[in-house]
Amino acid sequence: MKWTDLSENWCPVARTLSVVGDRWTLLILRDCFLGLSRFDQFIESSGMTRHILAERLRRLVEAGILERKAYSKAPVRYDYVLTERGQELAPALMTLRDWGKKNMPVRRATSG
Amino acid sequence: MKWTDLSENWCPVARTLSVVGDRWTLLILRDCFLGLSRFDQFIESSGMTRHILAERLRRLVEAGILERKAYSKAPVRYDYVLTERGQELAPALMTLRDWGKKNMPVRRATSG
DNA sequence: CAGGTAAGTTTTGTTTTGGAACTATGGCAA
DNA sequence: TTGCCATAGTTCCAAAACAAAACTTACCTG
Repeated sequence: MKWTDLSENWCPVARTLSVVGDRWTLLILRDCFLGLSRFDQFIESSGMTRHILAERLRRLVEAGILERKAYSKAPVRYDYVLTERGQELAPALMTLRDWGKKNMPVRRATSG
Repeated sequence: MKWTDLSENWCPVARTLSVVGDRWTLLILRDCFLGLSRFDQFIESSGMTRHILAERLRRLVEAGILERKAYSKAPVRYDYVLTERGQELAPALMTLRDWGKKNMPVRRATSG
């Protein structure tokens, strides 16, 4: 079974994951909530490849979670901004953040 | 960059995703919250392959999110149950569920 | 014309995944 | 004591996804 098939699943968690349930998509959205909006900003911030980023942005725009807006023509350049539907993912990002803060502390070189 | 490298990321969202940020893991956890606990139950419920399920369960146990408990020896059989750390993912699952309910309604064959 | 920027696309080789078959251990029952 | 069933995986192979790096397009600057 392909994960995109989950979009019609009976379970709303599964349907949500059919859009954002991969390795990088939620990281892009995190960046959006942090105020980033451009291709190269996402690249620098997240560490994913251009290839994958382009694909994920396309999916997110298709899903109505991001909107692609030209902020300059000649040369044409784009911003990716959260739609209202995208904004509504904020609580999900926050619960994931809280869990990570509590349960995935950053190991640091402690003592010798 | 590999996604498992995210476990040491400065961002707690990224660290969380290094454990649960793939196509299937959160679906396994959903099943756990629904009361399922056995290999073949997960298979039937989620539609993922045995191959992937085995791999994900291993990761989840390693991450301390699930615990593998023998419920029978001779023949030895296992239950996978949420640890406390795993239980704490409930709010995340709920926010994803809520978003899906609102923003990913199931299309049904409407009208003729 | 050379170099720089932004937003991608293409190419190539490696990993992960999907799907199906196979293995291991033991119960049960004919 | 052989055959069938159940649970919990593992193995194999082909297909898809991914990583890394180079290339492309469109324009601007010097």
